[in-house]
Amino acid sequence: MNATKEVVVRLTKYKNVLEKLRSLGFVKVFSDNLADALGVSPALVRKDFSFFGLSGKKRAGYRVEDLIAQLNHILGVDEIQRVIVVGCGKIGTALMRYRGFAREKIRVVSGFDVDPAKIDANAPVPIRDLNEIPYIVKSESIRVAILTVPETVATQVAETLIAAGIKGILNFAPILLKGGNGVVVQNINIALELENLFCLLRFADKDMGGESA
Amino acid sequence: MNATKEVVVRLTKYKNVLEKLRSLGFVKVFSDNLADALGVSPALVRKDFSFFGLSGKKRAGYRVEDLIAQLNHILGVDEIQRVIVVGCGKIGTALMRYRGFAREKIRVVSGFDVDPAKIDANAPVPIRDLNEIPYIVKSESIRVAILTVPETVATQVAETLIAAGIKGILNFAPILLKGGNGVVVQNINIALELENLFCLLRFADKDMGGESA
DNA sequence: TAGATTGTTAATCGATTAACAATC
DNA sequence: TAGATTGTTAATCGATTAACAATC
Repeated sequence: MNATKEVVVRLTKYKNVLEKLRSLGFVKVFSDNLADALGVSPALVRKDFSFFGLSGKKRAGYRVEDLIAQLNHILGVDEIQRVIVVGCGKIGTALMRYRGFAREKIRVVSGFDVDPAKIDANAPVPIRDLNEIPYIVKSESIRVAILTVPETVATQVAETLIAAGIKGILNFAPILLKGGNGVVVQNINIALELENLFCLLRFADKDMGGESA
Repeated sequence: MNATKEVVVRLTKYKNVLEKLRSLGFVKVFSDNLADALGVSPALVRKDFSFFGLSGKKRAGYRVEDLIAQLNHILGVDEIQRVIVVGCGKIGTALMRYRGFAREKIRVVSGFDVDPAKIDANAPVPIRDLNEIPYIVKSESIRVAILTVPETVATQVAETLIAAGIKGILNFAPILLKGGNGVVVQNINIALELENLFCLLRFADKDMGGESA
């Protein structure tokens, strides 16, 4: 087994569940409990843990506090994660001020846009010209960018980002950017997600003589 | 094989590629071509197509125009898809005016919020009180909602939506909503996606003595 | 001790691919 | 005809689960 996207996603889910357990006063937890919470088998939980060197005690399970600490370390959530937002349209601007980021120790260092009217280097989160990307990425050691530019320029701007040294892109442009060569791309296509939702509903209608879950 | 989420996602990708081919003047296409474009095997393309009753001609491949028309029908993109946005904070507001939706024939019928200051029934996309959800959902026959309320109330509002007759939820609240019982939930957790991106990068750093893709 | 839970090996399952007969 | 491509069946692959020895 290697660190696929799915395993990483599960690790994060374990962590969230564990934090809730901790707030309820739980001290230890069994693979069974976590398996139920995630809807997977206990064997998979143990396998994931053993792969990352998280060990428990036979009969006594895993210590909640230890697991959280170690998961935080593995997931790298100990340090503050710094990102830039490229494209300050509606969604870009919303993300620059998104509260969900603060909670997860994600900090937006700067926004970037082509529109001179939007540029404001003194704002709480400054907005700079696209030209300044290479300089800021280098001087601030930024590794990850959120890409919220229009579709038409997305590919080109992505290339600029990669050339500037960006290693991870969270892409909101409705285009399938490809990673590779040391660059990881995560595509979020909101319209597509909605379409798929409609489509799944349509199939559910057809198939169903009454399913449940 | 049944209509899993993955198959639906592939269908949408086929459609996108086909539209590009059409704009280049292509008339027919082989399973080989589409397979290359999506990074899967030709066999899978043919299997997907045959599952949905899309047939080609041996030796002559598939007709681009026909495939697009049939995919549009299967995916239900023929008609305009109508949704509501529940929670008009930063992200909700951005989505209410998101241009990517218009292109995909998705129309936001109404927003909803608890804050009286935000309510404006005469706006281009009206914003109404949460109380009006059941009425609007019924009178406008809405089946899908975008959920952009704060985490603390997300579960509760989701229940309201389901009680009102909503069958599909695109959830942006950082909580794992569960579907089932005829309701389909698609979770988009932006902070989580970013975290996973950082995490994947970290592993890439460790593993790598120089991979590529 | 008897009972319960971990860590790991072997079995299973589902999705994808290879291969090939049918046929244009 | 010979060659190429579909549609489908059998094989493969990877991820998940079942099962169990080790042991607390």
